[in-house]
Amino acid sequence: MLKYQAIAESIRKKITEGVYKPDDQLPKSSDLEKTYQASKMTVKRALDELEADGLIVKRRGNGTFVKGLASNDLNQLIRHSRRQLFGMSKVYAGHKVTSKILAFEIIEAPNDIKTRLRLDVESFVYHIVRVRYLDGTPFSFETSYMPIYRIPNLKRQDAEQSIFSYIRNKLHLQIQSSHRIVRVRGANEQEAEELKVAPGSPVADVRETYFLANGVPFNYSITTHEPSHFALETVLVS
Amino acid sequence: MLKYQAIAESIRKKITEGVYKPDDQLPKSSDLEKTYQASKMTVKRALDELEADGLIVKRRGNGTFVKGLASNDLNQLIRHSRRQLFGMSKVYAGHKVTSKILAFEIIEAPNDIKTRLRLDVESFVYHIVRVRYLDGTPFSFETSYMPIYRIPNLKRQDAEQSIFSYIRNKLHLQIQSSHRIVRVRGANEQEAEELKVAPGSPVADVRETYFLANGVPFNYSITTHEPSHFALETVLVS
DNA sequence: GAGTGGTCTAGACCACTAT
DNA sequence: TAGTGGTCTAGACCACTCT
Repeated sequence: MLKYQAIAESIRKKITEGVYKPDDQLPKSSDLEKTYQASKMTVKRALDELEADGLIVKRRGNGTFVKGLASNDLNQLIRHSRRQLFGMSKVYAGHKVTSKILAFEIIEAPNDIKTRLRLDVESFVYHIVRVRYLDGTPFSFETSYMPIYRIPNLKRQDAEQSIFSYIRNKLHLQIQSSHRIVRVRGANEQEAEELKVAPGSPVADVRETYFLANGVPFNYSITTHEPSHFALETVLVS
Repeated sequence: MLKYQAIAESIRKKITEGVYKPDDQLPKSSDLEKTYQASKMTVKRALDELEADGLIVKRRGNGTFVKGLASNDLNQLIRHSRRQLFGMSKVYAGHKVTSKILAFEIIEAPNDIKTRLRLDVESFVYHIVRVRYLDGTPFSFETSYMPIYRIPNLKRQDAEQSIFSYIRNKLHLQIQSSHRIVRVRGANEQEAEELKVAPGSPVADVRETYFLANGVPFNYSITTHEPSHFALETVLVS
């Protein structure tokens, strides 16, 4: 573990264990430098992490303080941290996530998908439609498109499990980032039937483009979430 | 403007103007250091910004590349950048945002609000209910609670404009951060009437706690958004 | 092995806040 | 004016990727 991460972890732990309480002032940087035998930049970087996580507040010329968070909110932050992950397996650890495949085919990419995935000549994509279940209850309806030449040899069986696991563990590709837009709308007939809700009833509409470590988009998906299984938490700083 | 910001701006501009195109490799760090007469750390920091904004991808041992973004998505990113702001005035620049006040009163804080805002003895809060309009069309229904001793002298008139402007410009307080959770549900009777949608029809439910520069929470709000005026964009990295 | 980005340091100097 | 955090540097050394 890197030094700045270790320092961040150590301080985070002190906050979660109540050694540093809400509104408390942390030791000043120069003291932290001595405590952790680290340079100014390294301590600063550790504190930057904690600030982005929403745990502390820094005030130039004044000091660094634990944020005045309600204990519930603090626990929430600890559990999820800032490092949001890709795929469901981590998020729903301890629960059983399964899938029903409604479509698994290779098609010529529709024009909007071509644009989004920056495809020109080699424009065949997997077209996969899945309903995903948490402990047997449907929670999302997902349509996704992936270029076959970037994600070779994907099998129906992989889609039944986790597509992201296949990409990471079998293809040894790394997922670098995703760009996401969340909206709200009424469920259409098919979504309603599969998610077991009424047509027109509220669902979250999430459209997401995923990128590999080399910066290439490899997946565009439209996911409809059943409301009771959907919540999106974010911390905005400065 | 700080040096690392200036460097980030300069490179961002080259990306948006197409000098660096999707999938292009950027000059290596050491070249950027010479170009901008900056140290390694400063250049790194500039590139970190661009990576968090979703514009570039860095690959250790390999190089730094422009992300393979569709041109639409790129424009989107430029417009919003990462620096999401607080309050509506910036987001809806060029449009007219008005409010109808449904409630403006001072009450003893309900228990859950006491907890969220960490109030104990001095627990009187403003209780403000507003409908907000964009060019005359209702787009959100907002209930918010603010401790009177942290936000003194707020008038009904301020709530008709922007509460955030009052806090920033008249009280000279700085808003440091907000913690937000977004869900989806059906509109209740009152929301439906005010937002001019059918009861039970889809709305976004956003619950948000705002913090001042000193780390103290000063506002808890529940905002219901009419779907056509709601979209939440995020970039997740690594 | 050559080339890339990442971490970390020690210290100079700057910017802001309180008193 | 004293005390806090922020920026920036020059350079040592590390970690990873490609050929």
